[in-house]
Amino acid sequence: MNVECIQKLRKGHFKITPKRRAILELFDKKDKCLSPEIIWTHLKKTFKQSGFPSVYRNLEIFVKQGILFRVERQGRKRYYALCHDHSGHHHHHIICVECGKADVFPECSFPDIKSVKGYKILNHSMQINGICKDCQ
Amino acid sequence: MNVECIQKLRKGHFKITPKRRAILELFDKKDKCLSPEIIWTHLKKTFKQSGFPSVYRNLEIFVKQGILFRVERQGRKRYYALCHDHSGHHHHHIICVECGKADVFPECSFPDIKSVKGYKILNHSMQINGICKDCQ
DNA sequence: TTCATAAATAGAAATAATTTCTATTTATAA
DNA sequence: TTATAAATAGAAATTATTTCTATTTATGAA
Repeated sequence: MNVECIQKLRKGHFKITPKRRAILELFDKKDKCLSPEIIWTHLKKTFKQSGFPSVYRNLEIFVKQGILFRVERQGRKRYYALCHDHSGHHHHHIICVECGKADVFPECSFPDIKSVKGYKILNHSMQINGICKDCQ
Repeated sequence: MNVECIQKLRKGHFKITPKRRAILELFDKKDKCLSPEIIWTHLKKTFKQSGFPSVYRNLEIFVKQGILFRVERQGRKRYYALCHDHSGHHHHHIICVECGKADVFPECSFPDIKSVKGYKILNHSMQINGICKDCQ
């Protein structure tokens, strides 16, 4: 688990536990988005004892702290991927639809307006889908 | 059910059934995004007999035909809303986080590039969240 | 209008993802 | 070293969604 992740967790007064380390190290190693089930299966190898609820809760904590983000994919399962931005600036991500690899999309061209059609604009979410170098 | 919806269904050789009419009329009447459960509850009033699977399947057919689109909201439930664009042009939507009302967002500023960071860009999805006139 | 046919449907049951709950354990700050 | 809040396991509950099969129905052709 790298320094940035530790800082992001400490900022929210979250503890650095062995399982949290293991989850983030798995993301580092795999370098792609992962489902709760895949993570849990992996944790079982190292920890024999490990529960689903911890995985789910930790994933959401990681999102809250800006360590992971949620990826939309086909099917019912959730996916999460590492966010490689540590600047804290607004940004989006591009995802490989084949392998699930994710990277920061380097710009956001959303117009600088506060309202449209009577709506007050609060925020926007975006996902760019593509095919990564290795999968092309 | 308006002419555009009928055309969009006919284009895919889908039948115009009473329940499909009822679902789309509900969307017209409510003017906001709806969950499968809400739709099913409403259908039960008029049809006594009506099953969940039909609702789910029809919602996906409507999306496929460009009549509805999926809305991302908090929680586990799916939501769908009417797409008011009949031009067939690329566009996005703005959603009221309070009441679920949805409108076409009039422009897309996504850059005209084919690739980024080694990814071949396939498509992008976007949702703008806001607060509509009535909810402000 | 009638009929043949593919499409649509209900209803029950299965599936499977996610969440809740409680007792126990553990990381961390004092 | 210790007190404490946070994290966890494991089982059970919840609930959204899908599958399956027999029946019904919209629609195009005769």
